Order: sequence, then C-alpha cells, then structure tokens
Amino acid sequence: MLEQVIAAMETQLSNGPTCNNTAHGSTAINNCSSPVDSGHTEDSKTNLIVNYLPQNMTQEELKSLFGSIGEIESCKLVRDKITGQSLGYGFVNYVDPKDAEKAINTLNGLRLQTKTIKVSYARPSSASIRDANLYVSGLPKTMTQKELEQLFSQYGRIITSRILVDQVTGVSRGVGFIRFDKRIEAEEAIKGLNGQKPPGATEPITVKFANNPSQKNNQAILSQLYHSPNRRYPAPLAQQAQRFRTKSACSLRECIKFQKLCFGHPSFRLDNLLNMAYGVKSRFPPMTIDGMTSLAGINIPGHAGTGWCIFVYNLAPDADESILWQMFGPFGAVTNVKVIRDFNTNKCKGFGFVTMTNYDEAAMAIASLNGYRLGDRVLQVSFKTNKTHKA
DNA sequence: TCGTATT
Repeated sequence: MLEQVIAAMETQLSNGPTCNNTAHGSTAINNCSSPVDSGHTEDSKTNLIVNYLPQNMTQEELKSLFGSIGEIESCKLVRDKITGQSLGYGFVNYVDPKDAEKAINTLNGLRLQTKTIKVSYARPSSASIRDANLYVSGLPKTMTQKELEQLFSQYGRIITSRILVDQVTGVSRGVGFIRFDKRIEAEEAIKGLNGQKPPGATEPITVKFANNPSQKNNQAILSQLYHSPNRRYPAPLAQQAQRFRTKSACSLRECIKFQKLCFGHPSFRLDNLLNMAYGVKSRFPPMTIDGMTSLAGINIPGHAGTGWCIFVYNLAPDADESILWQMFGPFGAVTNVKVIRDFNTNKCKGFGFVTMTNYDEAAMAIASLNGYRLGDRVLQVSFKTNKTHKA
C-alpha cells in the first residue's frame, strides 16, 4: 500500500521540469559514465552495481532489463529494511564476465523515466567503504564539479561527486556531495578541508558526513509534493527548443512535455524533437518486408495480467532489446522487452514486444512512438492484438 | 539550502 502511494507520488514528481543530474548535460554524463575501475585482480568481473534506478522499479524489472544482455547469476534490488522502499540501486551478477562488460557498455547512461542509470563494477563489499559520503556547503557558486573533485582528490579516490543546482536557473546552490572510496579518506578530507577556504574563495566551506538516506521520512516527501509549486513558469518556446538542439535535454518524457506546450507548431513536431534530443543511435540497413503486413484490423488492447503488451513493428534485422528499453523506458515502468528473431539467422524478424505496467504510460508511449523514425525506418507501435498471435 | 553507491 505504502509502495503504491510512493509510486504515485513518484509519477507526480516525475512530471516536473527536470531530470536527475541532467541540469548540466556533460556533468551528468561524467557522473554516470565512469564505471569504477577497480584495478585489483581479486575484484569481481561479473558483479555490477546499478545506481540511479527509478523509485518504482522492481527487482523483477531490473532482472528483466539486465537479463536482456546475458544470463544472470543473481540480481538484487536494495530496499529500505523498514519501509521496503527501493533505495534506488541494486546489484546484478552475471555468469559470464563478458556479459557484465557488455551491460556496462550498453546500459550505463540509459534513461529510465526521470533517471539516468549508472552501471559499473561493484567494489568488494566491505565495512571500509561504507559511510564515505560527504556533504559540502558554502562552496563558491562558480565552482565546477571538476574543481570540487580536484579539491578533494588529494584525500583519496572519489567515487562520485555532485553539485546541487537551482532547478530553474541551473546555477550552483553552493552545496554538493563527495563520495570517497574509503570512509577513512572521507574522515581525512573533513579534517583537511572543513572550515577552509578553497583557492580563490572568500568564504570557508563546511565539510561533514552526509545524512544517512534511511533517515528520510515520507512526510517530507508528501509535504514536498503538496506544497511545492510543481509548475515552473514556462520559458519561451524557442528558448526551450534550444535545449533540445544542444542535446542537453534528457528524456523522451521531457520532449513530450515540451511538445504539449508547442502543440500545433510545425517546427516542434514530436518526431523532430525526438530525433533531435533523444539521439537514438542507429542507422539500420534497409530490409525487405515479408509478411506481417496485415496488421490493420481489430485493435483491442491486450492486457495480459502482467501488464500492457505493445507491438512494435518495422525494427531492423540487427535491432536488439536495448533499443526497446531505450525507446520505451522513459515513458514509465517497463517490465519486459522482446525482439523476435529468426531461429536460424538470429536476426530480428522486424518486430518485437514491450510490456508496460501502467495503461496511461503505455498509451503515451504508443501515441508518441507510433510513426517514430528510427534510423531510416518508420515504426508502427500499437497495443498488441490477437492478430499477431501465430500458431 | 542534503541526494539516495555496497547486498
């Protein structure tokens, strides 16, 4: 029950104007695209940690996503022991190290709803790496993430860094986080930097251990949801459009939200925005269409109990599951994707299926992606009908 | 002016 409430709140919050760690495109990428390179031979080459997962993503969805790469030995979504809420990260252990490497290469940076997930090798579990996260305040507003890292890197290996920014203006709020590899490194950084002035700064900074995430209470979220003005005053359309042209936009959902604002304006057609901002990287070779042409017909959406099954047609022969995750993931909870392949050639037969949990998200995905140009192909996307069943 | 990274 609580989880449903939280999920509903997340849905609401996800309609906000910005995505996590995407206020600065390049900064966010840096933060998410540098898998931890252990450099120790005893480190696992099969076990991955996955960070920045959507709040409502389940362990089953995590397994489904990463299982599309290769056989999984084990998979765990970490949840709060008391509330059961997802803590937004999990572990995936593959059978084959090559699949782990492939998962990093293909899934790191994947956008799911409002999140950009990070996929990297898990460090060996140890007490020494826990509670190594620092909260830093009083930073000069001009300080960049890189400069912040330079300041702290003298005390140890930095796992993540972040500077919080104003959601509207994008300007630094003067506070940030530094996560070290070891807690002892974080302790030394506090000793060395708390109360000190960074080079060129006029005010000293405060460095302390960050709050423990488990201390968060749901009341704070509820208060945030109901009292904060979730609506930002919309910037002029051209100004917003610039965000998409400069690739700083982060998700299909953002494109869709923006497209609603621009409805009817020919320069801001959704397919154009998607191709501009989403950058689905594929130039699939042409393919002869054989069969599957009689799709027009009964159009009764198929609800299979486990979710809403969506039919995707006109995929290229080399299409794989990851492209379906990339396209549909931003719209909401995706529980499963499947590319239908020829048994002998292992090439995609031109279609696949996507299962989504929520009707409205599935409907939005269909409305947005039907007719979407993927490479040189125009996709047909609809709810799966009985017609697609073949005995 | 505190987001959610070690099972």
